[in-house]
Amino acid sequence: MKQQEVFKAMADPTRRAILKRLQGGALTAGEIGAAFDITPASLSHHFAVLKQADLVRTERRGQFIVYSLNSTVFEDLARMLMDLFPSKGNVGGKK
Amino acid sequence: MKQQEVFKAMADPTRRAILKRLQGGALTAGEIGAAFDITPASLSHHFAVLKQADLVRTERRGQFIVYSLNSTVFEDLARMLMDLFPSKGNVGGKK
DNA sequence: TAGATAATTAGATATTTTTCTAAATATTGC
DNA sequence: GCAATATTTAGAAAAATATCTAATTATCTA
Repeated sequence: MKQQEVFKAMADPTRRAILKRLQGGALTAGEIGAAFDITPASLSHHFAVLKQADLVRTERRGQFIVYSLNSTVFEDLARMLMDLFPSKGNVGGKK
Repeated sequence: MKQQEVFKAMADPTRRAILKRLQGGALTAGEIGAAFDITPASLSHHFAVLKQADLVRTERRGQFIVYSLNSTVFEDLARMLMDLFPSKGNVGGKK
């Protein structure tokens, strides 16, 4: 996992909202964008950041581009956080 | 949990390294800073961001200020991530 | 093939963040 | 109280990020 990319991607509220919208299933860029008061160009930038972090997957369907969550990266991130704080049986974190 | 503050705090590699150093137990600002090629002032700024996010706690001990992890926020964050991605029994996420 | 629609890329600007130096505050020990 | 040490705060400069408009690419349909 590209740790830096993932954390950077998660740091923006618009991007977190995008991810939230994708919880219900895949959506086109336009469908996602409809919920935000932002230009398609800016939205596209956010998509690029999310893709860079491998948090979303894309697939062209004709004219549209369909975005969907890549759950495995969320799982990795959650696991990483767990490793980051000390707890019973895990004082120094793992290598 | 102040979601935005926490994610923003985690987005910087220096701050993540600071948190990592605190895994082994509480340290003074100076002890932490020794590992980074950065001025005390910049470091202090990072501490402020981490404190803002409630990821660390501080306690003055004489001349020194001792920093320690606030594990509960890590747990909250991990939980939040878990909620963010869909899985069996959790399709829409919770309110 | 031309026009319409969906989305991205390019380039510019505004905002935010990181970092620095210098000055200020808090505490210790003489 | 004064000098030394630890840390923070203030203010400025540099770097990164988010956003916009305009132009481009890809696809569909008539």
